[in-house]
Amino acid sequence: MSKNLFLQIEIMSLSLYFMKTELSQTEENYLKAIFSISLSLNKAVSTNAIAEKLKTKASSVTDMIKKLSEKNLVDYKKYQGVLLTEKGKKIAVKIIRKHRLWEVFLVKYLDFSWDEVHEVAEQLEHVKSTKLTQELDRYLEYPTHDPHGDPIPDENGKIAHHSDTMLSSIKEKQACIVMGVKDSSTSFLKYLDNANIKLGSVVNVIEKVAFDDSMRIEIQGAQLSISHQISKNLFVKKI
Amino acid sequence: MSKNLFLQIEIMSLSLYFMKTELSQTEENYLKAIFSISLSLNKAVSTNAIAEKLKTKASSVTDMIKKLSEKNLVDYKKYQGVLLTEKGKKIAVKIIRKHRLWEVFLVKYLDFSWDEVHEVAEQLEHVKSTKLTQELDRYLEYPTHDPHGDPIPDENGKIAHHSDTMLSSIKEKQACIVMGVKDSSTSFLKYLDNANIKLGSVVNVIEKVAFDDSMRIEIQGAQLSISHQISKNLFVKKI
DNA sequence: ACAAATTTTTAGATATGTCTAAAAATTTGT
DNA sequence: ACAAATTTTTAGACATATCTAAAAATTTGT
Ligand SMILES: [Mn+2]
Ligand SMILES: [Mn+2]
Ligand SMILES: [Mn+2]
Ligand SMILES: [Mn+2]
Repeated sequence: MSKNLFLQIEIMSLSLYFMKTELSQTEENYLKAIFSISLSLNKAVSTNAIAEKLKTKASSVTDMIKKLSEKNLVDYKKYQGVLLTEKGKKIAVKIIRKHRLWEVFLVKYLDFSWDEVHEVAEQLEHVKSTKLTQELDRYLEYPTHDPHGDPIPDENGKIAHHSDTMLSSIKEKQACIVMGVKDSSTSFLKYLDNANIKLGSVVNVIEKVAFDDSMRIEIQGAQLSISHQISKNLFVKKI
Repeated sequence: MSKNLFLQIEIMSLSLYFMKTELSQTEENYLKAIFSISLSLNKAVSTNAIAEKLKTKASSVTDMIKKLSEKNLVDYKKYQGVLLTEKGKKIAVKIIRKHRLWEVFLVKYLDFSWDEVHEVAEQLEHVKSTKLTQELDRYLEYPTHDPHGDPIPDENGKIAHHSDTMLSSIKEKQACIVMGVKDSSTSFLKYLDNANIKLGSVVNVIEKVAFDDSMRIEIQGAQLSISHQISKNLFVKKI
């Protein structure tokens, strides 16, 4: 009886030790979603927020959260939302790293434009191979930012701090450089292409209209008027 | 009643027209397996052969075959095995094309060796994006063969005919060039690396031993003896 | 404080893909 | 030709991931 118990414990430890750590694409997407919601939030992530982000139902989220909690990837208390554990955070950052490296690859070498890369990167980010990620990073010459200006975590998971000034907060007569986009929707990116606004563009704020928070800016000699909706989605750095 | 029937038929046609054509990775792997077994066979592919290739059970294969048959990707008659339809064949070839293009990419740009690429290509081949495949092809400068010497189907699904002479069938005193490997297992590829046998290597058959079908060959000035197991897995072209 | 609104969880279904065991059909050997 | 061996299919489970509807818990508003 006692011998049997020891045997059982030994088997449990062994299965823990050899536990398959490979996650499904779905599990990876949940971790990524929780991570990205956490970034703009200093409390536990709600079931509904995850459901909305992943375009699924709250009930499905509850199920998955339980599974991730079992695997020690999230801390979860019923009705209290979730937070990633260190283990969960590490995995989320790895996937984000892969996503952004692939986006750089697609733009740099395969003639994709910045509004075409996301969908494909969503698939590529789940390919499992440490060597692949490392070599891709080397091949791309260790890029620090993706085509949307988002920082690429390094091999150890360290992420450069993202510029957090929005164009909307820049004062009249002040100049700045476009560092990134907050919204990566095709429609926004195509609007920017059209307005000739790119990463690195120098923008001069000519005039701010208090009534609707729109602003008139000057970019490469040309002047144009942009709505608040646009200016609050552009990360910039003051010059 | 009759009006209702018409409505129903209309809905059916519509759902056929808009039917999601995206296949799961599993479905794609079945098509690829059936295709590759068909190549070395001029009759219908057996349930067991597929099961063995995919390391699954015959009963699972029967289930999947029914599903693929529903989708008109295979012709299937109970107990008679399956054959790909034109539609099924096209999809299989597309996946093989992607697999081999990715293998070229990994070797050419990411410092993978020919024994490391297969596992990763098995994942990459399922990424869905026509543009990705086209641009990758262009970027690689339209390669015709993968790192194992296998032909890469072109955009229209056309495949160059594979060299079908094996080194084992070459006569004494005859020289030939290594064109491909029949077996792509790590152990075989590593053996070849060790023996300094690569695609393009010029091989001179010095002597054939009738007893065990081994042969002594000369390659880059060095002589070595290789077993029948080796020589019958090397595609060559007589000089 | 407590009723109403909202969020979250549970219960029960469905769809995909897998498995084992048993039944059915086909092929093989004499 | 027909019994035995082999192959294939069916039946019934199970695991993952999803959904709807209803129940339970929490939060909000007065
Ligand atoms: Mn993206
Ligand atoms: Mn991005
Ligand atoms: Mn391969
Ligand atoms: Mn290959």
